This record gives sequence, structure tokens and C-alpha cells, in this order.
Amino acid sequence: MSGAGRRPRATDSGGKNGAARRLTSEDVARVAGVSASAVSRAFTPGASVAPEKRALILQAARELGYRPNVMARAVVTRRSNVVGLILFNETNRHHPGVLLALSQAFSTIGVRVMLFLLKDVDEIGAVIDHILSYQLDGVIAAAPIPHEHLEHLAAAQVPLLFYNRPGDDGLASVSCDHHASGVLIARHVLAAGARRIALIRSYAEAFVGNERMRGVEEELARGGAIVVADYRGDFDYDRGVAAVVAWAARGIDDYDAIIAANDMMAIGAKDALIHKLGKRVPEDVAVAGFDGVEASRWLSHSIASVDQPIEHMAKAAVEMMALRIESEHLPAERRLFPGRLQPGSSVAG
Amino acid sequence: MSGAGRRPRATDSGGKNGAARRLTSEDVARVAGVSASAVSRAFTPGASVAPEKRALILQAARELGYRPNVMARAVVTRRSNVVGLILFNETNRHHPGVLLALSQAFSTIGVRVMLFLLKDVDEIGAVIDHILSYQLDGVIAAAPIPHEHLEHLAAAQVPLLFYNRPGDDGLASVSCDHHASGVLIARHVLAAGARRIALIRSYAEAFVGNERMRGVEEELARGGAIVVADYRGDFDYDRGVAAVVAWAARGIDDYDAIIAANDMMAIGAKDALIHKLGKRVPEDVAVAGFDGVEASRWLSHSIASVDQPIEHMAKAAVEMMALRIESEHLPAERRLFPGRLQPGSSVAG
DNA sequence: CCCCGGCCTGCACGCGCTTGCAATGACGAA
DNA sequence: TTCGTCATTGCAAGCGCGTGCAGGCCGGGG
Repeated sequence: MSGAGRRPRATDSGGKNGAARRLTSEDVARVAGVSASAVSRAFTPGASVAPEKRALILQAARELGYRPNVMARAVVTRRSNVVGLILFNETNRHHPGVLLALSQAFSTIGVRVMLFLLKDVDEIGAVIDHILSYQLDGVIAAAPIPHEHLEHLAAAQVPLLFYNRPGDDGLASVSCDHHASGVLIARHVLAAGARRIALIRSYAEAFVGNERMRGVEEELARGGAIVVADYRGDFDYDRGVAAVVAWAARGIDDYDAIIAANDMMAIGAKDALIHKLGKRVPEDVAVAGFDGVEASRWLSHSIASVDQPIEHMAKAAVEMMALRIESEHLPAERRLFPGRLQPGSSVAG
Repeated sequence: MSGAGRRPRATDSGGKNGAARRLTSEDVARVAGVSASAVSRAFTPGASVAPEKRALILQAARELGYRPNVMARAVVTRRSNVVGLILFNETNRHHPGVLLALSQAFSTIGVRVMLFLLKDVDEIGAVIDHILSYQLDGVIAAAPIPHEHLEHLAAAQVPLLFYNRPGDDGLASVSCDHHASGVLIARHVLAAGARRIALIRSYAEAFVGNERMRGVEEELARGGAIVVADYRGDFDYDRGVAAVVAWAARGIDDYDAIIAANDMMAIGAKDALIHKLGKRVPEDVAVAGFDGVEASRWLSHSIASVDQPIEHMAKAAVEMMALRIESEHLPAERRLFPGRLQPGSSVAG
């Protein structure tokens, strides 16, 4: 398999437009009549170079089509200008805005995003391994990370920032105040007169879903409402449908509102109510969710929800990450953003 | 071993807060009693190392928590195992599966994805610049790339693969056969008895939308149907709504079917028909779209559509890219995948 | 016994770039 | 004029790793 060098190595000097060998700073230096150091400095903001010389070098670079090799630079500066983003695929599917917001926000400070999209929790070990191999400047995790791996990251001094996750051990995080959002939506549902509530939860380990439901239940209790049905979902549309169907199968139909742990399940529940059970929303049953995803605002759905200010959150994430990349040992900061109530016709009022 | 052991952080404990030195192959070499070369070879599959020595080295590496520095490796091997993915944000929003499919498919061959999510076409220049700086092994473009930039990529020998884009000049590409999909959906609509069709197109430069509509119009003509209304959209739900509203405002209401350039607009159109115009779907008007996105299969929408086999496409993209990374000058291959008709209650039949 | 060949292994060099350090020259002050 | 200051600049030493090459070891054949 290994063969003798087959790579079209260095073009013989003098050859026609070779293009096989990659352009180096030395090539530019030769053309501009300076040293490679000067070229390097010309591309380093704030470095000591005579302005006219810098212009000369940049001109030569442009003509040759030269660009500094970021990988090589990363080796010596120990900074790659790339952050890793660990995301569960469902997050992307259920809330595509998150990825865009983060990606865009990072690109404003010239940082690129390397994507680690998880389909399954077990993949996380391999992913962390990769992250440690690439010299990433930092990691944003929108997924829970087992302790052992956290230690690896810490040992390698890779700044870590949780996104919409608990910053357990004094770890930095930026999230929406999901508990408060839960209170918000519960209050909204109560205000519409509902008192017999059905809940569609997320799976048991889902931090976001749990927080939301904690807030919901507290507020419902305060408002004198009771939970008459309960279902464990997983954030998917299908599980929203399944919840309603399952309740119907068990003869449970005395709820006047459904609160789901996210919009996708709320939409599924609403669809099932209407298309499977022939009920009316909100007249017979009110339906509410979380996230304020695009689909929740469609005419056919119009789900009352609590929006996450993802642009603000993304911006905060970028700021915090930039700070942590700059200076090593920062105290764990946790930034919390309030959700905004998004009314919808799925809840009367 | 349960754990706890503190990391043997080479030499400098306690010093100033200077950058902690990263673990290098030399550290491992010292512990394992070999040379750094041996360590390197231990981590290189197929390299010449005695099996037991390799085991010894890997063991030492594991204990220290060492991982080869991929950046440094990339500098010398000129291979980073990272590909760039240029995507319009809308693609992600309208069809989140694409990103997942590609990301997952690449990870199966140990290649990571660096994300370039475009909000606007003008950003592409800066993005290409970045791509050339990072020594990416290849680029997958799900966005049109201006000629000048194509040349830059070619000059730098960066393999390029278009995804759902025309491979103009003999460039490699993998796409769905959008023209055929157009024919397919048109035939389906015709079979349901519709003859007076309204079209919701994409914007004029959108290759995918244009191809689809070309197929649609050809088949409609063959089937003796006529296009009675026309609207230029942009793939967004809102534009689907806007199309129907605009027609109504102009007094156009004699169409018996709407074909939209993608599902999002089809859903918007259907919602507008029902919630704004009080019409019935499919009794009064049939509605069809493209992509087979999740939402198109929801109970409340059930849009007749043509699905893209994105998993197969992603797999093909990965294969082709791997090939092109391996060998320099390959003939431009264009792989085309047929779409699959996805029936839905939005079209009778 | 020697020699040959195959398998490992370390040395040293290089990938493309950054940066401390010393050298250069210009220029104003003494 | 002489000297010190300061902005530039080039040199060379790396950053962490891969790899050609030569040398060492071992075993079998002559």
C-alpha cells in the first residue's frame, strides 16, 4: 500500500506554472525582496513592519495568490482559531437556528467552527478524542459530557462552554432560563382558564426538558391546577402524537391543556388532537410548547410558546469563549437569558 | 485503573502561569524508552514497528493522556482530514437532514467537517479565502461559487465537489435529479385530475428550483395542463403564504393545483389556502412540493412531495471526495440520484 | 565461520510558520 | 561631529510531527 513518493513534489525550479508545490512565505519574500520573517509580520496585525513594505508584501502575495498556512501557524502559536461545536442532531433538527446563530457569531470574530454532530450519546468519547487531537481553541457543548471526558478536556486546557446545559462543577455556561420559561408558559395556560393539565415531557436525562417541566409544575401547583396525564417523549413530533394517542387509548380525555417540553411535540400533540381525536384547539384543549421555532408560528399551528433569544445567547457564547481562550483560568461564569412568551392561537386569550 | 493520578506535567510545575507545555511525542518516547520516531510510527497504521513495542508505546500514551497533534501532522503530511462544507443557511433550515447526513457520512471515514454557513452570497469570497488558508483536504459546496473563486481553489489543488449544484465546467457533483423529480410530481398532480396549475418558483438563480420547475412545466405541457399563475418565491414558508395571498389579491382563483419549488413553500401555500382563503385541500386545490422534509409528513400537512435520498447522496459525496483527495486529477464525475415520490393527502388520489 | 537479507530503530532533516534577539540605519540631541 | 534612541529587519531556533536513510540485530544458507 505504501508506495514510494508519488506525490508531485516540488516542481523543478524554472518549470512552467507548476502549482504543485504550495506557495510559502519564502516565495512571497523572494518576489517582494524581503525575508520570510517580513512576510510573516506583514500578515500579523500589529507586528513591526514599515507600512510601505507591508503594502509591497501584501501586493506580491496577492499577485501570487499566497495565503499563510493556518495549520503551520497553529503549530507554533498554539492557536487554531477553530472551536469545536458538539451538538446533538436533534438540537439541529428541532431548532436549526442554534447552529446558524453560533456559526455566524463566531465568524464575526474570525473563528471557524468544526462540527461534531452526534446521533448517539456513545459517540461522545470518540468525539472528545478527536477534539483533543485537533488543537481546537475551545469547545462549545450543547450536549452533556461525561465526567471522565471533562477531565481530559481540562487536562488539555481546552476551554469548555456549555450551551443550554448545566454548568455543574463550576463550569462556564450560557443558557436560557428554562425554569423561568416553564413558569411563564404555565402562567399563560392558567390565565386561559385551564386547570386540568397533561404534560409531555422529554426523556429523563434531558436537562432542558426537565428544567422546563420543573417550572411548569411549580407554577401549576401555585395556580391550583392539577396534572392529569403525563407522557415521556423525546422532543420529536412523533412523540407528541404518540402521547395524545396513548392517553386516548387509556381513556384519559379530561385534560383541558397540554404543555409539551418543546414545540415539536406540542405540534405533534395538537395535530393528533385535531386529526386523530377530532378535538378543537384551543376550544377543547389548549396546547403550549417551548422554543418558538419557525413552525410554531405557521398559520396551521400557531403554538403558544416561549422563545429562546438565541442570537443574544450565541453572541454571549462567543464573547465568553473569546475571553476564555485569551486568559487561562477564569472563574466559571454562568449567563442566563430569559425566554420571551410567544402567544399563539393554540391557547385562548 | 481507577484513577486519580495526577498528570506528570513535565518539568515546569509551579513556574509562572506561562503556557503549560503540551504533551509531545517525545514525552511519550521518554516514558516508553524509545525514540519519538517510534511513537510517531506507533500511531501510524501500517508503519514499521514491532507489535509489542507499539503496544508499549500506546500504553504509555494512554497513561499520559497523549494524542498526536493533528495540526502538526497536517503540516508535514499536507493532509488535514478536514473538509469544508459550504452551505446556505436556508438549506439547513429547509432541509436539516443534509447537514447531518454529510457530517455523519464523513465521520465514518474519520474526516471532520468545518462548517461555512452562509447567510448571504457575498460572504462567499471571504469564506473561500478562509478555506484556502486552512489546509482543507477538500470542499463540498452546496452553494454556487463564482468562477474567480473556483480558479483559486483549482490553483490550490483543493478538490471540489458540488452538492445539488450543477457541475458546470466538468466539475464533480452529486445531486438529486431535480428535473426528473419535477416530471414525477407533475405527473402525480395530473393524475389527480388537475389541469389549471399555479406555480411557486424559487428565486431566479436557484439551480435546484429551476430544474424542478423545468421538469414540472415540461410534463404539464405534455399532459395538456396550463399554468394559470406564477410567483417568484425563495424557498421560505412565508413566500408560500405570500404567493396565495398575492394571487387572491389579483383575483386569480381558478387554479386547481399548486406546485411549489420546495415543501416549505408548499406548506405555506396550503396554510394560506385553508386559513386565509377558506379553501379545502385537496378538494378545491391540490398542493405539492419537493424534498420530503419531516414537516411535510406531519398529519396537519401531509404534502405530496418528491423525497431526496439524502443518505445515499451523502454516502456518494463522501466516496467521491475520498477518491479525489487520494488522487489528484480525476475526470469530473457527476452522480445523479432519482427522487422518490412521496404521496400525501394534499393531492387527491 | 561468514555473508546476505529482512526487520526494526534512531538520527536528522524538513513541513511552513512565528518570534526573540541582535544588527542595521536614520535621526535628533548634545 | 558624536552618541543614543528607536523603528525595522534578518537570522536562526524552534513548534510537534513524519520519514528517508543508514545502521543494528537476528537467522538461515553456503
